[in-house]
Amino acid sequence: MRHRLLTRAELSTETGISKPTAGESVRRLTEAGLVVDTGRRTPGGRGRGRVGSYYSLAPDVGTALAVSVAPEGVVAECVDAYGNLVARVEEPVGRPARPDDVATALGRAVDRVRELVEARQEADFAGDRGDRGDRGELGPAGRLRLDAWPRLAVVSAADPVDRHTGRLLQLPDAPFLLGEIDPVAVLAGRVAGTVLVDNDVNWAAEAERAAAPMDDFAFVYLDEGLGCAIVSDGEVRRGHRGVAGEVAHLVTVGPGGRAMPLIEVFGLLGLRHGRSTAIDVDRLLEERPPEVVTAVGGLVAALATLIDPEVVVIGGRWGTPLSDVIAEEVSRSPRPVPVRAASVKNEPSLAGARAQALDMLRALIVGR
Amino acid sequence: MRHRLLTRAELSTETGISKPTAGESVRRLTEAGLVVDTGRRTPGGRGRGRVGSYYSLAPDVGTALAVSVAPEGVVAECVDAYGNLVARVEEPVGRPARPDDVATALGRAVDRVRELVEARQEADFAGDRGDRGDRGELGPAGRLRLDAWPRLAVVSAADPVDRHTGRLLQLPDAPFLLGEIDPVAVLAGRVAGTVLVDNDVNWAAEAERAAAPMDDFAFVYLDEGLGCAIVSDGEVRRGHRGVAGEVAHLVTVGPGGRAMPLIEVFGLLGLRHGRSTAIDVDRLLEERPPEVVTAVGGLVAALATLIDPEVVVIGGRWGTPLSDVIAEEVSRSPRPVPVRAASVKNEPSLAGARAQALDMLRALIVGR
DNA sequence: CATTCTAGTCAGGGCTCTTGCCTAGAAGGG
DNA sequence: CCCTTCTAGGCAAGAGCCCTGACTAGAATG
Repeated sequence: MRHRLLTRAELSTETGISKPTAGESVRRLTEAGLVVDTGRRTPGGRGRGRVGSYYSLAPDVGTALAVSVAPEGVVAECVDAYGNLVARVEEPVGRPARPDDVATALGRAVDRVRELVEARQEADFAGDRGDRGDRGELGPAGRLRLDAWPRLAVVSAADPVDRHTGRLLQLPDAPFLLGEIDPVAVLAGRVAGTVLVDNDVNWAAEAERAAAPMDDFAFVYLDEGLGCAIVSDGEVRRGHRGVAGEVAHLVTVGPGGRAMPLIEVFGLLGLRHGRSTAIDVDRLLEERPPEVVTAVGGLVAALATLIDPEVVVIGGRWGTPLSDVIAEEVSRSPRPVPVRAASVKNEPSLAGARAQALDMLRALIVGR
Repeated sequence: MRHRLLTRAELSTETGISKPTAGESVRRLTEAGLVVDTGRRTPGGRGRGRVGSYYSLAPDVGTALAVSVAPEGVVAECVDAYGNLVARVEEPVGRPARPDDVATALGRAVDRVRELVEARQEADFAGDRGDRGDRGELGPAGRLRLDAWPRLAVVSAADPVDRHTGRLLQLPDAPFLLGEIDPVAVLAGRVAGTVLVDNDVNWAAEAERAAAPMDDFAFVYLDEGLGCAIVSDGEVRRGHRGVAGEVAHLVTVGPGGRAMPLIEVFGLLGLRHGRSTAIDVDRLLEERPPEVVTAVGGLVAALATLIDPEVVVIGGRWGTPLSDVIAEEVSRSPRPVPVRAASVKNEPSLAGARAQALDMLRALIVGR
C-alpha cells in the first residue's frame, strides 16, 4: 500500500521476510485475488541483474468514502487503498439548511460519487485494454468488471453524534445546525459495509493529530457552533454517548464575573442569530468583545484542569483569528497551558474523516 | 495463575491446546523455571483413570508491592502472582505529616514488608521440607532460597503525581498534603524492577472500575483534598503531565452565582484548615453548606459536558455522605447525569494499586 | 478379574518460516 | 565478443510448533 509497486525481492527486503517466503506469500495473495502481477518489469537500466516482476494491490480491493455534512452543504470523496482521491462531489444546501434537504443532498452526493467512480473505472478498463493490447499482455485484472460501491463510509457531521446509533443528537441549549438526520440510514443502501459517523470537531482533531502527532491535547472549535474534541493517550475520546466535548453548556465566566453556560454569553452579548441557535460569526469578528475571550478562557482553563492537555488547539472561523488573544488570556490564568491556532486549514474535518476512511479500508483489506 | 494447580490434561482442556502440545509446553515452562511439578497427584477418588501430576507456578516467580501513601500514614502490601496477600504493614505518620517523615515511613514500611516475606518464605521452606520429608518426595522447588525482593511496586499517593518522573507535584491553589517526596527514589533500592506511582484518586477509580465494569465514567473524590479521575474507553486517562482531574482550581459556581475556582469556595466559607491548604472535613460534615453542593454540582456539570460519562461516582470522606444531595442538585441541571456514591468502601486506592500490581506482575511473568 | 475411564505419550504429518545454494538473465569490462 | 558480476527468483532441506489419532499406564468399579 505504501509503495504501490514492488517486486518480490523488494518486498522481502522491505519486510524482512526471507525471499522464498515473500515469493510464496505473493503467490498466495495473488491466488486470493488481493495482489496482481502488473505486467511491468524492472527497467534494465537500474542495476544489472535479472529483471523483476512488479506486483501491486489488485484493482478490485475497493474504495472508501469520506463525507462531510455541514450546513453549507455536503462534500463526498472516494479514496482508494493508496489514499488517492478517486472522485469528489460537492453538493450545496440552501440556507437555512432544512434536515430533509441535508439528507437528500447527502444521498445525492454519494450517488454522484459512485457514478464518477464507475465512469473512471470504465475509462481505466478501456485504457488498460488498449495498453496491454499493444504489448500483447492483457492481465487478468483488465478483464474484471469492478464494483464501484465503496466498502465503507466515514461521515463527519456538524452536530453531536450518538456514538452507538450514528444519529445526530439535539442537546439542550446547544445550536443544532443540521437537524435530526440519520446518515447511517441514508448510506445503508449506498455503501457495502460499515458507516461510521462522528462529529466534525472530532474528525478535525484527528486531522490535527495526524499533522502534528500529540498524545494529549484538546481541540476547541469556535464557529457557528461550539465544539471541542479531547485527545487522550493518542485517541479521540468520545465519552459514553459520544457527546464528550459538547461545550455549549459548560459553566464559565460570563460578563461581570457571573457563572453561566458558555452559549449564554453569546446570547447576552446579542451574538446569536435571531431565528436559529447559531452564533453570528461575522458580527463577532467585527466586535471581538473581551467578554467572549474571557468566557473562552474559562473553557480552556476547565480543559486544562480536567484533561491536562499538552496544548489546546483552537480552530473554527472565529476561533482561529482570536487564538492569539485567547492564548494571552490563558497565559494570565493561574494554570496556564499552551494555546495555538489549528495547523490544518483546509477542510480539517473532511481530512480527518478521509484519514480514518483510508485506515479502515486498509484494515479491511489486510484483516482477516 | 487462575487455577493454581492443574494437570497437563486440565491445562489442555482449559486452554483448548491439544494434549501433546500442552504437555510439551509444560515441559518447556518447567525447564525455564516458571512452572514446577508440585509433587501432588490427583486424588484417586475423583474419576477412575490414571493419576495426574499437578503443576503450578514456580514459587520463585516473585511478588509485587502495592503501597498507599497518605497523610495518615503508609500501608504496604505484598501480593503473589495468585493475588494472595503475602504480607501487610501499616506505618502511621504523625500529624501534620512532614515530607521527611512520610518518606521515612514509606521506606520503613517496605523494609518491614520484605522482612515479613522473608520470614514467611523461611517458614514455607521448613514446612515444605517437613511435608515432603515424610513422604520422601522433596521437590526441587523446596531447595531454593527465594528472593524476597518484590519485582515491582505500585504506589498510590494522596497528591498529584508527575506522570513521567513519578514525583509528587505541588500545583498552585491546590492542597498539598504530602510534600515533595519522590517515591521512585525511595523505592529504587528496595524493589527489583519498575516503580509506578500515581494519584490515589486514579487508583480508587481503577478499583471502582474493577468492582462495576464501566468504560466511561468520572470519579470525584471529596476529602481533605479534592480530586477527580477520568476513565474513558475503559482506561484511566492521566493527561500529558499526569495531572488530569486536579479540579481544585476548576471554575465553578460560587456563592452568589459568582464564577470562582472550586477550592476558593471552601476558603470563602471558612472550611479550610487554618495553617494547611486542606479542607476541614469534620466541620463541613456538620454544616453541610448548600454553597458547597452547588459548587460540586458545577464540577459534575463540567465533567458531564467535557467527558460525557455514563455515571459520576462520588467518593471521599465528605463526598460519599453528600452524594445524594449532589445527585439531586445535578438532576435539576439542564444536562443531568447519573450520580452515585462509590461502591468500594475499604481502602479504595490501595485496592486499585493492588490490582494494578497484580496485573503487572502477571504480565512480567508471562511476557517476554 | 475384566471393564471402564482418565492421564499422558508416541508417531506421523501439516503449515509456515528459515538458510543455503542454484538458475535465469541482463550489464559491463577487458 | 566473451567472461565476470550482479540481481531476481526458485529449489531443497530443515526447524519449530502445532495438530490428529492411536497407543500405554494405571487406577476404580462391578
